[in-house]
Amino acid sequence: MDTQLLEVFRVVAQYGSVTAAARQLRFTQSAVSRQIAALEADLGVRLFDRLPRGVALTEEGRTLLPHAEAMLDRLLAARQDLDELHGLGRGRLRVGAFPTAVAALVPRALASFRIAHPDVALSLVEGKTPTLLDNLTAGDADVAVVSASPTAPLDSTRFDLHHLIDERLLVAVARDHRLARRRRIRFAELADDPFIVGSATAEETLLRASLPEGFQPRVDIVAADWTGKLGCVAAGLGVALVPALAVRGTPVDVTLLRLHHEDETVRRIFAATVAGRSRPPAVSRFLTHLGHAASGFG
Amino acid sequence: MDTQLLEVFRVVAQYGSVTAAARQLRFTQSAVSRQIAALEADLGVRLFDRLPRGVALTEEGRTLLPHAEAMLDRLLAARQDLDELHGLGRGRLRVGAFPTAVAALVPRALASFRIAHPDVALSLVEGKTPTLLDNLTAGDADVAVVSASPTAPLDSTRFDLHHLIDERLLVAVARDHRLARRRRIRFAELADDPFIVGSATAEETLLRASLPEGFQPRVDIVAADWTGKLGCVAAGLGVALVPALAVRGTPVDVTLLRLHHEDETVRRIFAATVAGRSRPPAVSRFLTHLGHAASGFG
DNA sequence: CTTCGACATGCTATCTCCGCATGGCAGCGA
DNA sequence: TCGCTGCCATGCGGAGATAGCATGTCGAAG
Repeated sequence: MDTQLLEVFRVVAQYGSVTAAARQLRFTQSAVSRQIAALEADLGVRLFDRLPRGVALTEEGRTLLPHAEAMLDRLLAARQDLDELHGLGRGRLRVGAFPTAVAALVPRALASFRIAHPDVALSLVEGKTPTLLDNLTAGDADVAVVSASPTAPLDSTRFDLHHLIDERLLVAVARDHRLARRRRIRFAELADDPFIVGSATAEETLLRASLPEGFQPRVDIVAADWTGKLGCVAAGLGVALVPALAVRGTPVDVTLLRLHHEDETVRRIFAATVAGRSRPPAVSRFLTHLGHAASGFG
Repeated sequence: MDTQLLEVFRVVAQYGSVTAAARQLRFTQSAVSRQIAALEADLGVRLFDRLPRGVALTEEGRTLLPHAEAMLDRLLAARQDLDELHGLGRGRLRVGAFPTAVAALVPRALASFRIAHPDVALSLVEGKTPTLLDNLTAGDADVAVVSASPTAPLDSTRFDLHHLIDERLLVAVARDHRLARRRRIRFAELADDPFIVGSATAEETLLRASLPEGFQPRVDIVAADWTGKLGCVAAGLGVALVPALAVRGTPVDVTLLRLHHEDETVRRIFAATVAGRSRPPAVSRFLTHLGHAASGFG
């Protein structure tokens, strides 16, 4: 039996609702529904009564709950004991990351890391890639999530680079935009569309660097953050470039298009550590969490 | 994390050997090796030192072991608590089965049932299908594993039938037999081969009934049980019909051949209970164990 | 009576995991 | 010293499991 079933069971019991538990667990409702069904089938008992508004523990469910909690607690205790052996008990982990990664990728990795290693002190600093690398060298950060562009490759002699994911740049257009049904588009087709750009941040500069040589988008509107940009796009005010990683849930009134292969630029995203420097256990472990989080964006 | 990983870990730790644990768990060595690797990867520690002769727990492994045992014990306790609620605590289960099923299928199901419900008193009776069904009706058995042949269909109005598996009849030939490399053969091709048959049991009669109309095998040798039959086959004394279910581990010097589609007869194997009679929890649960055991013979 | 909220389920793509076969490594005996 | 053996690791292919999406069903509220 997978302990994940027990975790799901515990959360559903806590909320009294499959849907609420699914939100909490970052699953779909159907997945949680199936997991409960699988657990019931495995144990051969009905754990919840299905009510019009949610679910309620049966007698069997109430019997199982303390056992499930005991097993999950024991699993956590086991992980912590092993962490102690490896110096993960009271360590610290200082992460640096560029803005797009802070939107979803890094928080997700930090969240799962925090569950696995609750006693490690965490800190997160947002910054541009060069700054992050300087911090790394200076010993002010343990690991940095950075992006490499063809124009600014990373110095692999000074840093150990762990490739996490290749991030595409997407074009956000309104749902009823003339190109919204296309699978891939070219920059040239957008020559007449107003581009909505973010504030004059380093991140935004990077985006503009992704445009092809000689392409001059008409820039009309300046929005502060991704949400605002997408809002403007949805309202039909123009189109915008967004990194795929910045998009967690797509607003229903915006369509994200991939660029034609020739125009498509992928940023390679790495986790960097200082080469040759001994790596604390917490850092090594966080790298695996980053890897898992990144795979969720495939 | 799957609790199976913990179970595997526990057994490997107990035996100090991946291979021995695999035998005990009825897995292949490679499966156990992978499970240990998966557990180590999940926890991020090395649990065993690999020695020339087996494996030995590391400090981390010794740390994990009590946690693993506690979790597994708690899981067992949870199942037992739920069983109590359902009257599975101190029940009894009387199983009847025809001889081939007693060779492997039913014992396997009983074994897993016994682990899940250790306090249920078990009994097993071997017999022919008609006798088993009579016992069932008379209330002398709770469930019967029976086979249906086209000539003797089961009475589905008096019994609830749960289809378990379709069993093929295989032809055992010596490894160097002229037909040993063929995928499928016909009865007619065996006209000149001595057939080794079992004693004059009902089971054996069933086998002969599987031969096509008018086919008269040359019968030379009579062996007492499956093992003896296969031994004779291995020695090149002749060929033999064996039900697929009777074969657990094939002797290396015997090749089992499937019959050509036209000659192939499949016995449908069912678990039968008396229709309309209220079914004790232990019986319902045993049916699922039978189902799982049967799926292992796919 | 319609609508809405909540859980269940058919379908499909993907992933995982097992068994098989093979490879590598360490000891042992000739 | 060289094969031989026992043991664990791993590439590969197929079968089973699982998540997401979309849809169905049921009961309550308006």
